Amino acid sequence: MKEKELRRSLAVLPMGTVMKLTSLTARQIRYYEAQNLVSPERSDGNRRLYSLNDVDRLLEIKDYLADGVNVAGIKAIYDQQQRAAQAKQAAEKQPLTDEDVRRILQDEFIRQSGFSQPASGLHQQRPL
DNA sequence: GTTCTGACA
DNA sequence: TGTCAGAA
Repeated sequence: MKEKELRRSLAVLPMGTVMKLTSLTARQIRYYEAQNLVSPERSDGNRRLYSLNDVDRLLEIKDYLADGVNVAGIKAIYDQQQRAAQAKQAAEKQPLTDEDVRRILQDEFIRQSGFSQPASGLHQQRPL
């Protein structure tokens, strides 16, 4: 079903629509973009155009925020998901054992399970 | 009428 | 984050 994925990636939704779909303010949506959490396309007159995937992403971000994950944490999660995806691709091409892949994915899981909002001044940092 | 960027009582 | 200004 690559056809469907292609449609979900088509950027055709203007700000107003995304605002209604996500219940987020334009301010927030633009802020998340500034934090590289979403990458809408641009078109006529420099207007942002979002795809269905972008909307899902925004909804996901909203959920993470509601669960107490801060923007930095979400950014880290997506960064690591990207790294994990790359590692997975590399594993499919090169002679990596199932054991290696398992180790990598589990490592990502462990890292992601520790990002919550610093409620009492206890910030979380971890070198990538 | 809608969206964009930059700025801040 | 909200919101206002000035431009597109």
